[in-house]
Amino acid sequence: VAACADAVDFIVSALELALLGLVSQAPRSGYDLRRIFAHTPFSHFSDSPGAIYPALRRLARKGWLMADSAQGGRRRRLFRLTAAGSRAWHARLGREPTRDDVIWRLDELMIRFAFMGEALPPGRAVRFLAAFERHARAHVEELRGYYAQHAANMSETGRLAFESGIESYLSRAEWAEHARARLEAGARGPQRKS
Amino acid sequence: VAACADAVDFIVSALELALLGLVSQAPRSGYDLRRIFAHTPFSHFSDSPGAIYPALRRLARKGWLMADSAQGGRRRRLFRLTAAGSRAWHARLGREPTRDDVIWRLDELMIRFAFMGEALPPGRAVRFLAAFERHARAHVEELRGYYAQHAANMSETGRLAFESGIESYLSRAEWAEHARARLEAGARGPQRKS
DNA sequence: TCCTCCATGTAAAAGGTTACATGATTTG
DNA sequence: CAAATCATGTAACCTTTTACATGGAGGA
Repeated sequence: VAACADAVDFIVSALELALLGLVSQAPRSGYDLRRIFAHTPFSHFSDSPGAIYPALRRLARKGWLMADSAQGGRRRRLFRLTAAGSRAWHARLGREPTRDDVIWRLDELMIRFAFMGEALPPGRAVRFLAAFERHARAHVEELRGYYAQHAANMSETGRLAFESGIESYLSRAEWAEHARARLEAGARGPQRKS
Repeated sequence: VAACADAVDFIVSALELALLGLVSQAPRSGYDLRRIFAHTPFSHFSDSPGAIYPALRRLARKGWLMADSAQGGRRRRLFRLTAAGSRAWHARLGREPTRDDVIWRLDELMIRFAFMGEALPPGRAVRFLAAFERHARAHVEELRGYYAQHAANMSETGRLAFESGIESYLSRAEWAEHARARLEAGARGPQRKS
């Protein structure tokens, strides 16, 4: 029953996932998190308080985050992971990407991967990239098949837009291949030194 | 005042934009549109009726779409563009991509571009791509600058994830460059034949 | 007749955006 | 003291998701 509850609770948005990851690095306040989203060129999340504070409350209600109300100085609620939150976070990080993840939830995958190095043994990131690359290349082939059949009915800009989609998956696949090579080299290389 | 109302009404979601584009090609029913989203490997829209039918109603309420209730056979409501809808659609297609479009609304840009060839003179697509490439390359430089300053504080997978983001913008920029060349060659080439 | 697909929708809930509200604390 | 910034939130609105409801047409 507990395992089942865990599984159901797995459904979290990409924003919640990013919040979990950032809080897992260090205790942070809602304002800290807003600033990170606002001043970091990445993670296409908005710094809107109307998204972040409710998301933090949801995660707290789930029992994954707890808020330390800091006493000294300014009023500040520092969030940190609970044991259950840490478990859920690691379990989510550890899942291998599925085909649907690669096609529809790329943001989430990249968040998971970005935090993976800090939280999981290096072999997991390698496995992650292998699955990622496999699904991405498979999707490229699907898209090419569709294109071969339908390109004739498309306008020139339609074809170009479609090609751009294909190339973007291809570029991700190639990134995954090269990233995996780098991780594997990093794991072996430094130890062999001297 | 009328111009102002037009400008305000410009705010449409990517889904609504895709619907406008598809309806501009040919009169289509809600079911047709759902099927296109369901059976096309592209355009990351869901075929959920709860999204499409309300969106069509919104566009109809705005006066951009009208529904012909087809008489013969099955009950079918075929939507087509009104004159105002066609004007709004062309105006939206014609806008040059901004920096924020490239960073945060890439889906929308690709939809606009895909339909651009059917609706606008070829020069517009070339201008679109030039602006797109310029903003994408500028963003790549911004990201590289950030990376140079912050890579030291990132984990290895964090760095790799960041690089993947940079490469994805770079790949889009290169696509735009090559697509523009192809459009320009296509515009000149065939006419010079013989 | 029954079942399956065609075709259109609604209802409830969740998530995000925008804009506004509220104080406390530095800084000039 | 005034202004800016820190920090937390709420309210209204919109869109999307999920699931359900409805009914006609055509074939077995």
